[in-house]
Amino acid sequence: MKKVSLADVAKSLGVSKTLVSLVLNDKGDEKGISKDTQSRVRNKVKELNYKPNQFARGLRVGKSNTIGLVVADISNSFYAKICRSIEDNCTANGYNLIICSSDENPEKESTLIQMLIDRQVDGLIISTTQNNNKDINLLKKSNFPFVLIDRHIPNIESNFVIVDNKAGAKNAVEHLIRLGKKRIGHLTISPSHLSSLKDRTAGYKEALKENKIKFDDSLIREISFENIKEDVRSALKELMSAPQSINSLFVANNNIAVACLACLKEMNISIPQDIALVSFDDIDAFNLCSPPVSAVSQPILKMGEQAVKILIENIKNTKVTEPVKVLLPTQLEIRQSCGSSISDL
Amino acid sequence: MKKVSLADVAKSLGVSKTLVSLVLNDKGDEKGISKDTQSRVRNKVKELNYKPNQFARGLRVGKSNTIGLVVADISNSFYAKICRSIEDNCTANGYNLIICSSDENPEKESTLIQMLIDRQVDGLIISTTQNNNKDINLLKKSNFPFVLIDRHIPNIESNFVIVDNKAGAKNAVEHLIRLGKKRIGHLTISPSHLSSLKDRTAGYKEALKENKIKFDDSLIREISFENIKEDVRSALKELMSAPQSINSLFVANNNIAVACLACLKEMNISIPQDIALVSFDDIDAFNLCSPPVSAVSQPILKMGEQAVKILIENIKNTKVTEPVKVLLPTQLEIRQSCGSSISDL
DNA sequence: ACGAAATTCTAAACCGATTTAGTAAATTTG
DNA sequence: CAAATTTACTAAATCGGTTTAGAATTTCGT
Repeated sequence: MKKVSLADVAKSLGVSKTLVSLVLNDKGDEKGISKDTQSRVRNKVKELNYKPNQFARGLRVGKSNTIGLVVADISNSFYAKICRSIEDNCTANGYNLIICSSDENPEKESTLIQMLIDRQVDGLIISTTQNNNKDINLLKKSNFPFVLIDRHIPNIESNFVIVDNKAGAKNAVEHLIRLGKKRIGHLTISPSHLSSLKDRTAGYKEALKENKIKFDDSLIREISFENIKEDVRSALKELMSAPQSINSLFVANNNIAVACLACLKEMNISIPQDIALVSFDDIDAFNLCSPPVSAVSQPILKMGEQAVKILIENIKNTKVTEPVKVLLPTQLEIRQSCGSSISDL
Repeated sequence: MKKVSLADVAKSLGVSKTLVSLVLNDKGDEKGISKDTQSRVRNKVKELNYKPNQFARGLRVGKSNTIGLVVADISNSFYAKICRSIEDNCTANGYNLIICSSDENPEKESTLIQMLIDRQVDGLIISTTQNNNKDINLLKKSNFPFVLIDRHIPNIESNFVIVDNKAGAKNAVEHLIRLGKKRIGHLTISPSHLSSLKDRTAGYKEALKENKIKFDDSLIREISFENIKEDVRSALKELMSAPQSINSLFVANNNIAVACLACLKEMNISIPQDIALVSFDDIDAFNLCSPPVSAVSQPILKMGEQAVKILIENIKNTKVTEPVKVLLPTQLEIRQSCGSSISDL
């Protein structure tokens, strides 16, 4: 029942370990092992069901063929889909994937990154929640292969794969404006220092500006990640009852949107009659709601694909290269939560 | 810039590798290393930022402190939550987690299991989609630590953590019956050989029987996993237009429910007026729908917790023990998709 | 004060692969 | 036909830990 080792294979063929190892690593031709011997080795390997010990291999070559992924929360629909895409692309390239959730907690993220490195992952894909950039800077300095996804850090040169958050947000807000809305509220979420959120708010402002709608700072509210439901409730209460109450809302992610849907229902405010709603992040649930919620959808499959591709290239190419920066376009999915939209089609 | 090794620590302290290793593995007291030396070692380790090489350690002790998880699809909300719970429990116990999606494809599952074992995981948690039980039997024979989750295999004695699918389904159908429904349709999904699905259908049948409602085989339809939307559409068309059309529906999982919601909307059939709907699996989206969908919710956190606990015990206890079988209760979340429910509260 | 026991530590083997440096035999070359 | 080259293969070092077996020194009991 004991595991078959390279030595077992070699002994049963009457050859050296070296020879077997060379054949299995496809260096047989290069090193002048005869075709005949090569096939004898391969047959015996199959016969004995030999599988190389990854510890021994890793110890010698220093590679684990494993990638680490750090996201905010794998049970969140958006990240679950990202994970799936990354998983598929890893598997296709012979890599394993270890997934960790940081809960948007910078210290936890820091611990996880360190833990993954200690566990000998060959590279990291990170949706970072850092504000001090300490760990990312460290990774960069030590030349450890990594790719940021979903969020990047503007003042650090690094690989990243993100979407054009500003353009996406602008497009969503313009959609509201085209439907005649002028009092447009905006709910974002803390930690709001994240590039993705900043860019979305910037897109909101730019849309207003270009359409000559006076910008009113009091219409922007920041929800805290730890207390979404309560914060949304009070924000909506205020925004809806102000002297000039809002008639439309652009929210920065699916978490906020979900909370809004629940609160608006409680408050008996109907969408889109009383308030139009458009969200960033498109999740399945938006299609099932009544009315279905319009949202900015992200090219999740492509994001995962690009991130893995860039990372693996980085892992294989040890020489330092220019960071690869990918900015993917979003798409506005127009449904019924903003009112009549026929004019948009 | 090179990595610090155990030998480096030992040399800089003028002691042997053995001593450092013993201290770091908390065998210092046991092996009679003086307190003073122990703290000198620990200080130096911190000073040099020494991290043990996991390959070397794994090679010697034969453990990776990594667990493999195989689910149908990590981007499905139910499994994403299960994964998260398992992740948290692994992390808390010093284990890493490699997650893989089988897409309900038995061959892919088989490949993944083999791959994870080749990668030296210490144990497996599997939501199996197998019908021949080949791999599970193999795991059992070779005494490899594993726990089945969500689905078990009735004729194989093994650890498992599942919910009481039959009772949950029965409870859901009885809810419909209590509301006066008698023509109750049931949509299940292929591969329907899975224990979870079989048990749900059994619960449906038992509820009918105990309430003396004639069982009509034509009201049960099997949807195929690869073609959910189309299959649901045609099943609903038939069930709703039959001479004695159905007035309520119990569906076996969230995938089918989501498809039903979409189709019913398309067909302009309203819930609960035209048809009452109750689903197995409770997902966030059910709360956001109009009307919110009643569903059988599973104790996901507890499932993950139990599975990890049992697995780790199995990994640490090499001697063969009796399989641990956990059957957890479900809870019916009553919302508005079955009509007035005040009488139920 | 002498042998036994306890205390504190270490040299070397080992895990199982990859890789370096090289050898023996066969073939080619001048 | 001897020297040079090519072909086909191998012994041993190596990666960085853990573990076994045992050594050197100190303390203890009588």
